Amino acid sequence: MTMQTPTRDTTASAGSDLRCRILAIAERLFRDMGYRKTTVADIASVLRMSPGNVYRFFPSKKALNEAVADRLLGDIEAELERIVAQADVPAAERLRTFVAALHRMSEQQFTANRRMHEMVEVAMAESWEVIHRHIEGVDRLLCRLVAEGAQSGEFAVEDPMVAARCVHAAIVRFCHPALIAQCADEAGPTLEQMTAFLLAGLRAA
Amino acid sequence: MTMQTPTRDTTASAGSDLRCRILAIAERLFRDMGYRKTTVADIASVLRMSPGNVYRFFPSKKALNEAVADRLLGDIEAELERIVAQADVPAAERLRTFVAALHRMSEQQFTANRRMHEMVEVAMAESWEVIHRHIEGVDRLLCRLVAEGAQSGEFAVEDPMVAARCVHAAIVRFCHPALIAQCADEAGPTLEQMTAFLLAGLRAA
DNA sequence: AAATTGACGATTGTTGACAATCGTCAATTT
DNA sequence: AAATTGACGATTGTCAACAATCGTCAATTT
Repeated sequence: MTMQTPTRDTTASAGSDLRCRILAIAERLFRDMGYRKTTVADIASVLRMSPGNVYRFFPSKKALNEAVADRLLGDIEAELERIVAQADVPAAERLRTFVAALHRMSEQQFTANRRMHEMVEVAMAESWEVIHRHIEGVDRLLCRLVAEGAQSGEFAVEDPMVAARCVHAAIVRFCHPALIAQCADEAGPTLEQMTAFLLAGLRAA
Repeated sequence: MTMQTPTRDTTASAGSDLRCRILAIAERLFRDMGYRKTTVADIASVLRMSPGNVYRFFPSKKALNEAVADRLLGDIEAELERIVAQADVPAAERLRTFVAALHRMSEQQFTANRRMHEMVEVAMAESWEVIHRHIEGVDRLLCRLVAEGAQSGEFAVEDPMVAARCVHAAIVRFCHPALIAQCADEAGPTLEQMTAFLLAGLRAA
């Protein structure tokens, strides 16, 4: 998500700073009292400003939700990118770490708090664009990882992007909020078994 | 689901027959007017009987839903079993057919009609046991298929059940009602690409 | 006696009036 | 003039009285 300053400021970061502070408060309140229960009046009052003034920075409450979700998902992608960037580590091990991290963060962020789950639910229902970008972001990172593994001879894949999308689709059970909750006490492969299985596929394609 | 005759009948199939007729009507009405909109009184009136009499055969409306869902899922499993049973066909090709059939039937039955989707939704919310049995059933069939492939030398897997569960988890995107709907217009691997990827994994594990 | 009924209490969905929230904007402050 | 305000219409959520449905059971029919 591009950080768009609505108006030009005398101070370089004044508007942007306020925007960030609104975002931070929104995130905290969404966490603590849930998305629906927090009103933009609540957010404004914490910052000692009028409710209407929030709308100078965010065109709607939905936009606030999207910005918060974007930050959370961005954090995940940032950590995943850090993993992919370790060029000295074998691709297979990076993939293991990647998948484990994606699972861990998805679980903690989406399933742990019921409040958080509500936020994600709303975002998936009425702001799929944010989710879509995140999916594509993870796809891109996975593609890089697979392509590097292919170049180093670790993996044998024809189309890295297709392979990446296969891997991503295969582990959806460990990333998707609804599935994490639903399959919690369901007989299924462990993440380790699944990763090993996928690595075998990557090595042999 | 075991077909339990509530009382002993003079005629061998009288009670069982009525049970089946109730079930058939219930399925039709659930299809046509949705699960919530059809009352047990509706079902009873089609059969010219009192609403209370339905409860001699099904302890609750929920039980009706479970029985209907069980039949639908049972039909799917029956077709899948037919595919697995073709011992003369190579396991790889059987797996391709298996996955394609599972996808096609899931899509048609769950996503096509909105009425049907409601029924499945209710079942997943308050009768997970039915879903759980179906998942395990598919797992068992997949396990047989993988094991046979392993015995014939087509596949190289350590634990057929683990491999089967991995395959099943990997294609959840193509079977799960919510995901079929959600990922409809999402960039993802095609079923064929996914199947090819999984087959590579099975051959090389 | 077994099967069936239909009325009934308990629970669950629906309606409609009311309250809260969203998002706008002319007026005010800095 | 730019930033901020707070009141306001329009939309959305809440709650309570009401209606419908679920599931039971004593009475009735076969």
